[in-house]
Amino acid sequence: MRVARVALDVPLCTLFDYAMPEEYRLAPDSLVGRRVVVPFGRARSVGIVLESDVEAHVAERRIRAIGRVFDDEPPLPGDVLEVLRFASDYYHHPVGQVLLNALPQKLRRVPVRDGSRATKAAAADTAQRVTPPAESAAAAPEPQLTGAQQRAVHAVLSSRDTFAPFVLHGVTGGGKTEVYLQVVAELLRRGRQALVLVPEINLTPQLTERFRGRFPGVTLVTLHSHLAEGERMRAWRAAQDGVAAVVIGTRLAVFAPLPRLGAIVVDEEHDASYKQQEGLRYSARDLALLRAKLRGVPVVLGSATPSLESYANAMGGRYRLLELPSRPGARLPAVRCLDTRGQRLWHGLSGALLEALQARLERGEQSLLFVNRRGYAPVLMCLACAWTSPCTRCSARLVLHTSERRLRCHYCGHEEAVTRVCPTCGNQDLTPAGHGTQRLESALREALPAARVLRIDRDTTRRRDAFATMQARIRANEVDILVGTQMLAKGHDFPRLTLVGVVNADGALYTSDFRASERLYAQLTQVAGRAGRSELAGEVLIQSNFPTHPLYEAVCRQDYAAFATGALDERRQLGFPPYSHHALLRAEAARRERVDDYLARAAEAGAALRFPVEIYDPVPPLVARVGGRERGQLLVQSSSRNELQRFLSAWYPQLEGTATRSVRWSLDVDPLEV
DNA sequence: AGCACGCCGACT
DNA sequence: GTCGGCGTGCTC
Repeated sequence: MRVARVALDVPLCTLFDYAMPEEYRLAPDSLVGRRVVVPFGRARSVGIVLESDVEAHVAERRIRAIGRVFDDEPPLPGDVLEVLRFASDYYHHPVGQVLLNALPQKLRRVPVRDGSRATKAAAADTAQRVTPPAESAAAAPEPQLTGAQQRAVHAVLSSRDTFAPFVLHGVTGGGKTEVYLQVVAELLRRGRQALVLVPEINLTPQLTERFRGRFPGVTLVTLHSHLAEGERMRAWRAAQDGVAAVVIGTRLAVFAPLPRLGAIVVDEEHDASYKQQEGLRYSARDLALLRAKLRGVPVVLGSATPSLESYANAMGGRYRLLELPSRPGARLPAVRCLDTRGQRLWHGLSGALLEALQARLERGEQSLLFVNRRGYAPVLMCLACAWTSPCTRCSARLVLHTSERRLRCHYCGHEEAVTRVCPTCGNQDLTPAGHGTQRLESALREALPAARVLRIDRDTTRRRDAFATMQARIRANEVDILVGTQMLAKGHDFPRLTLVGVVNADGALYTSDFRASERLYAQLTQVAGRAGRSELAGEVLIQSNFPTHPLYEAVCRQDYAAFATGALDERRQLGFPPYSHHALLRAEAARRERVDDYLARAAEAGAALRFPVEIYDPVPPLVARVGGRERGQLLVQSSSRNELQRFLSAWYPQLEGTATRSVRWSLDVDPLEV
């Protein structure tokens, strides 16, 4: 029997066979990529047709008929289907869930009133239009490009309708965005759509403003997970209909249908946010490359600190490297380490850093203090018995938040009131240990009472629009010192900011995570890059007990190439990515033995398959218990991506087979943290 | 994932 | 005597 094979949102690695509607017998291909409603179990579900007019895989008597075909809307285009199928295979995630999760929620559910004709609501969805752009507004002028920028724009644009991957390595403030803008300008002239990916939602408004300012007559939409459902739907449809000429979005936008796609930009391509950390654990950057390849268009990976993966590809000649080595109209900041060995620090601040802050205050310039911890102190400690505010549900410490007088777990959200007395020994002297943003904020208010201090972290920006409001205040010069976490490090442009202080970064120097140094280098470079972006000279002071560490020396010289070359050498010697490939089996359960049992069996079953892959012993992750659930993980490594993939495909059925309902497990291919 | 069926404890 | 706990099994 000839059937259509339909993907459904169920955790099963299979498609489902359905009898095709009579009217599609003559043109079966036009069914592929269409949304359909099908009977499933005792209910009905929305599915996507992936194959049409193929021989059934199950007995004829079990086959039911497709209920409805949504023929009033365009089918998902071939490149999106192919990217999603690839993602399902490569990341070993059920194909139906991969496909359906790429759609706006409204398109995943069976319409309430589902007759044979389109409902009013469905018709309204297709007819809806995004707000038309203001035709009358004047476009912001195109600035004169530097030679390096011109060469970059030219290189990208000259690869007309052929796949061409570029790494745009530009120093912070080096004018990467201007390159994107001028590439997009030409694409628009050619009648094409541009897809611009950004790592996080906070960065969409400012980039969107910049694009809107430059292209006032053009329809631009944003796509990210915090959009209201209706808005997301409208933006998605505008992309699908070709109405939106520019789509700016976070990782999920890589799946947006774009009939006239002309190029893809992945801004801050090194950023970990491009990797989804649950469900389908895809890398939007990697899928962007695949998509560009399928469509035969250029893809630009932009960063001041490219990922070592991308940089290795550039060095190996697989990607083309474009450099923006200097800041147009400004100088790079001077970066220096402050030796804190043997120094008395005041709430974590050295005298030299306080003096530098004072000097900026007197000159009416802004400073940024970077602390990668929110809260007051990462732990409340009893000096008499070494009690350290443990979380009852996680293997982690409760963080002291003084402004709310609470102890809070940053892993599970558990909160309790601050105790005055040690719960184990009754000692009344509990001391905050370590430094968070709150502590630095209050220390600064005390040390520099004239300074207007603004703290920016996840706690102060929880409210909608809070971050945008704060940015406006900074631009309006209503703030002297910013205290914040990495939220402040990325992409922001504050012209009066001339000093960046880094309070405590040493922790990342000596961890077991082989990617820690890459992350630290990127983070310090990004945050340092906030200083001196206009004509005012910038200075960056990094407090450290290891001021001569090679990583800090590379950061101070702002020599990415030297850092990356050294780091890649090390990776090659150790046989780590990008010179090998990883997959991580994660498991969690309420009881420790369940996790350990499962992983031990999985390792055994894997070894019995006798593939050329290395299976490490199961280990607990850094935080082994979260929210009362025990976690464990098992690393698999291979020098061959293909062999690793073949192994995972063979292993998967056994992972399913050995799991009981009490163990939750998932595979993470190309994990960022191992 | 849902949603069934199916076999053992405290309750109107 | 039931209502209901969540352990397996199935969905084209």
